[in-house]
Amino acid sequence: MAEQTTKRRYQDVAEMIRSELMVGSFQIGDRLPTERHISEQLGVSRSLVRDAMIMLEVEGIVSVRKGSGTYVMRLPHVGDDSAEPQNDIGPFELLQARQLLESNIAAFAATMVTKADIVRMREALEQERHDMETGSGAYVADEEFHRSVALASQNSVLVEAVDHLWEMRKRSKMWAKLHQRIFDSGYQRHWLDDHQAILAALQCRDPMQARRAMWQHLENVRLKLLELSDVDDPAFDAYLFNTDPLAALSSDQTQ
Amino acid sequence: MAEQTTKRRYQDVAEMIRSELMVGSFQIGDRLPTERHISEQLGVSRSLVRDAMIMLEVEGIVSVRKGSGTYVMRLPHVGDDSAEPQNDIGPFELLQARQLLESNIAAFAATMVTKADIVRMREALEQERHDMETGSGAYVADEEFHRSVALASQNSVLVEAVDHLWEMRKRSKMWAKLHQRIFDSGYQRHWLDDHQAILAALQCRDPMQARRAMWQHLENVRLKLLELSDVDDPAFDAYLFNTDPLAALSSDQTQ
DNA sequence: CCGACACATCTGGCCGACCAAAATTGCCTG
DNA sequence: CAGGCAATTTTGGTCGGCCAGATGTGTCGG
Repeated sequence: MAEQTTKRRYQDVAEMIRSELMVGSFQIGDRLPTERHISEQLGVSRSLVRDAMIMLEVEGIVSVRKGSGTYVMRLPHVGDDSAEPQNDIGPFELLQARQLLESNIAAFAATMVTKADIVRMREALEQERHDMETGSGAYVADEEFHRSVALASQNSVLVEAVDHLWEMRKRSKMWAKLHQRIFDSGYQRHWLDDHQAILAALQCRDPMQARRAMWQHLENVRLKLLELSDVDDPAFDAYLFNTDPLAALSSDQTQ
Repeated sequence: MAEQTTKRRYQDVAEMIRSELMVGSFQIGDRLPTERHISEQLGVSRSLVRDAMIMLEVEGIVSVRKGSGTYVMRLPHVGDDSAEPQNDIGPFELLQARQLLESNIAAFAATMVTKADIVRMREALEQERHDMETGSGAYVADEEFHRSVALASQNSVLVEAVDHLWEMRKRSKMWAKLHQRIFDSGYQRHWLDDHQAILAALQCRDPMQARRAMWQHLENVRLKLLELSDVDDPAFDAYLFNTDPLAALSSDQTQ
């Protein structure tokens, strides 16, 4: 544990309530016991129970209604507990998922893309070039480009999925570390060509070429990350993922 | 609004803090003002500020440390407020995304699946059968099965992606409406065979068969939904999606 | 007998005071 | 003068009490 985030008691209370929900004592829509009742049953003050309820409400598990009670909105899954175990997702695990998902989204987008989408992607790419030349962090434009690819699918769920992937990337401490090295090495420049290839494939409305281009781009990212993470930090070992099966899968598809 | 969830003041406070972060006054890692300071600046009690901090902490935006202060973990992005703006995603748009993503996740999972995963899927399927016979809502077990397929990929990001898709599904009012009809018609029984086929493909470690089985399953769901939504409600028209391009894409892959 | 209104009670919302951990300060010691 | 230890201050954590909205209930008028 690097960051000594002191245990918060309300999280324990929330965990107890969650496990009570997982055991199946309550159904969706049920009203669970009052905060006072739970507090005296657990032997803690009501404030803690209230804080736990706020946590569960933000997680979408319960809905609190003043004067009425607290109601179950959805049942928690396993591993839904403790808000940040998935906080530090390994960069290679993340890239593996992105390769699988984004390459197929790109392929699908190639069949749905419109002129406006092409324009949007071109603008994002232009912005990337500009950021690269002026030396400002090309971080934002990179995200914008990948997002514009998803937008070309004309499916908001896919866009949200890509947003979600990007959100996880931002949460990953290890990714931030590796990405900083790539930025220092100035290697990002090479990704512009990758993005250009993806754009070209989409412009030709060629699904297989689009899938291949996106896959290759993320493969390049992976290889570069691998190259930059081998030497000094043994902690990276925990994040190494074998993507060979994915590669085999991808080649299956691209035929 | 059907559910009158009374406004909660701490959400307003959280929103103010979020907007203050979005304006760029703070960087990641900065310590923001003490709860007492914020409370008197906004003219509210410290408890409200504290509750807002709990909310922001669950969202991963800040981290609070007893005796030290509250620190910025990540910057909120637009649309991060008001937990459900895109509340009503069309069922067919959602299914389209699921077909694309879940079929490929299944294919990848087929290359990574372990004995324990097979057991987990088998249990979920058994639970589905049991729920079907006893007449209780087979809702939960259905989700559990799809989730167990993602788990077989050994990639937590993919699991989280599938969770996210199901989360959206639950938020969709239109989906709930259609799903109720399917439940009434007793058609869910046929999905058991689909799930069985998916499980079989994974057991054989056959990626293409797995992709095809998952794709066909969701195609069956789509067709049934289409059949049940044609007549009486013109509002459904807005949710009709042409998945032909997706079908073409899928057949490309399955070769 | 039925509906509507008022009140009693139950429920979560909010508050200010006090508690404990962390950080800071400053004194003491070598 | 430098280092370490202890008192003090700062900061979030916890608590019990009171407030306000929602619900259920009993009574009164039709």
